[in-house]
Amino acid sequence: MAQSPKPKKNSKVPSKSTLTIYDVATQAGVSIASVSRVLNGQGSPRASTRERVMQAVDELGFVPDGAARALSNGLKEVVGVVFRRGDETRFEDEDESLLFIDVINRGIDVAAQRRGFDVLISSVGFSDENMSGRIAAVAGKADGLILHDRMLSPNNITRLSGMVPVVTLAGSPSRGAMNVRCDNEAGIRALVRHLAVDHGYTTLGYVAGRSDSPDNRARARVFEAEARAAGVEIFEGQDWQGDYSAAGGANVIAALLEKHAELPRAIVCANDQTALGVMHALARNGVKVPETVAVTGFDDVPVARHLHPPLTTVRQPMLELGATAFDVLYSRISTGKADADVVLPIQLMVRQSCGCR
Amino acid sequence: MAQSPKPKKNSKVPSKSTLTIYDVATQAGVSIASVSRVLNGQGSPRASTRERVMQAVDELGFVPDGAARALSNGLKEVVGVVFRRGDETRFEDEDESLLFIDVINRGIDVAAQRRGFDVLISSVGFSDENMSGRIAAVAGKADGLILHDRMLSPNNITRLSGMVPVVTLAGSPSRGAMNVRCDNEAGIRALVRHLAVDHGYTTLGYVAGRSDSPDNRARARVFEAEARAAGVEIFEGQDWQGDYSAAGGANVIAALLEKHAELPRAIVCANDQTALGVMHALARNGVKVPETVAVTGFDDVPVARHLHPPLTTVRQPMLELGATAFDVLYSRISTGKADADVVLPIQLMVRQSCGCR
DNA sequence: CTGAAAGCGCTTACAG
DNA sequence: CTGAAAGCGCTTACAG
Repeated sequence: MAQSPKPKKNSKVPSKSTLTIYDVATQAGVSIASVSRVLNGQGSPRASTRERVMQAVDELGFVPDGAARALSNGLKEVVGVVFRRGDETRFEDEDESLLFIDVINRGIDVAAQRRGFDVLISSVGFSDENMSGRIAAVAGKADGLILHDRMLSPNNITRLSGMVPVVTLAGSPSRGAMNVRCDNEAGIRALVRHLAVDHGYTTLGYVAGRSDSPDNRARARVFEAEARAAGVEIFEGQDWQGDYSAAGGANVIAALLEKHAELPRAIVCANDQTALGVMHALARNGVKVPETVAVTGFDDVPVARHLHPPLTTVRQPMLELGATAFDVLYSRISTGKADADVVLPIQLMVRQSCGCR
Repeated sequence: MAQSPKPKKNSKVPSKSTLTIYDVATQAGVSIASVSRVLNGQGSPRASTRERVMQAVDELGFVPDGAARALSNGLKEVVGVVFRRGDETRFEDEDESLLFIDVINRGIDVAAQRRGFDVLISSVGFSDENMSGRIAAVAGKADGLILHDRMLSPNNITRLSGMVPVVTLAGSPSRGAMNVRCDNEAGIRALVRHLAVDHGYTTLGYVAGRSDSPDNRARARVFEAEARAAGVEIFEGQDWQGDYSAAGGANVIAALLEKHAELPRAIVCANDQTALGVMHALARNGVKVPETVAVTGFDDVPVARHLHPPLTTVRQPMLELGATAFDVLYSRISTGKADADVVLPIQLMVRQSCGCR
């Protein structure tokens, strides 16, 4: 062997101008077809071919262009996820609202990784005009879409699902789209029974979430049915309309107290955020929780157990919710068929805000 | 006019087989070039042309393919974000670790939306072999990359940045890549002074984060310097090595207590997670916080203010951190240049775990 | 096993 | 203002 190290023939600095498979082919002295095969593990390239290609890829720092692959393959290996971002953040704890959606997104991500997919996140502002336009843009960049709750009307969802596979995370399925959700019914039922039967409370109120949310509607419906069945007095009406936010929950209580309305013995909230606001407002006005009024939530966001008192709530399997949404979508993308409506079980988390302990 | 509604000529059900710009062109009776111009607002198409195209798009439910656009344009309008996902979740509160990264990602997302970009999320497992391979895959699907802390060695970052624009969110910049970070120095300095000067504590310990984290190294360095400058006794050594997790922090305390080691008057933790674990472990062993030992964190995750006692910590502007990372990357993508190292200011959040109040 | 060539669905000069 | 055509960077039958 010569004493000087074998000079790299042709080795050029990875120029800023995009490097293509042609550059690799030239450097390796093979055709672009061979480069592609080596890179994708297709066919059975000769060992020497493989090596030369790999070395060229390494020397040049080549990364295949995803857009070109997608175009050629008909598969982007990307799922789009669309959700609303709350614009208003008046309550300090509102940051928490991040959690619910983010945890689900984590679940999606984990499941996606298993299949070599990545997750394309796109939030839309609450007051965003042109919602459909923004969603269409995401649809174009992905193989399928996962829509969080309350993103689109059932009609628009049906329409969208004619263009691209869609999974919704919502209270109820829409025609055309697949759906994954938690067992709202079982959750509220367990909660109301715990309050009415175990604790023997005889008056109950329900602070609603956004009225256009299927989840909220389902919860409200079951709340009424169960409470009625238990022979409990229900406090209701538009004074009890919240909006899933802590501020919304606090406002309901503040207004009620202001007009010296009587409070029920226990308040069931549409979600944990709302419960958080309700508890704050109660405490601020000297109403003891749970001694005077018990409060419960729904979701079991991480902060729930840190509240004073720790919040009794219904745990949704959020990671699993996300993972399942991806799996359903994936099976639809790859096999063409998938379940249309998946319901995941929930779990009652009894802590202290209901009066236990 | 005839009495029956004008029949839609040619209108077919949006077939599952992909709809292309050719279908739209046919339906509208124009060329694909015109369709493209109308869709992208290029040139000045005649009003009638525009209308026919829009109608065809609407009738067919056409969504342009993002991969094809990207290939043709040389712009995907996608930024990739890569981060580690903790595999182990022993501590119940560990879910919180979601927050730090997720909040930053939200910031990225918001800034991206402003430019019509979407965010491609890709988490990698802690023990994931083939980290570079996974990252390369994301790089191929995006116009640029944002890397969370501790994703890659400085050398690998430099190498990667030769292939695609890279912004790191790290304790210190790497050659080739741009970097955005918080002012660790100012944060720790404020904290140590508060403890040593305002409270007059004479012994301090620092529970470290992962030793390969630039953020951690920066914080440890400043801690030492400031503590020394204040004439305070420092408790250190490998007994004080945490790993950014609550469990890690708890273990440090448990081990220390087990060997009956003396504890310092105040413990500065590398991050809030660690502080959370430290406080749990202290409480479990009957050590009062802050009466016997004060504890501080770093980050100000939302749960920090809900701990008992509320955690004194350093707030990083996480949303802004993310937004800035995107902006820097975007300006690099579109103009070719951008700042190489951006440092964002922090804020000392004095609550009660330090002994105040 | 390997290479030449067509094709994926767009955008954009270039003529008209 | 509009259309025909080239080209973006890959993958994959199809021949050899």
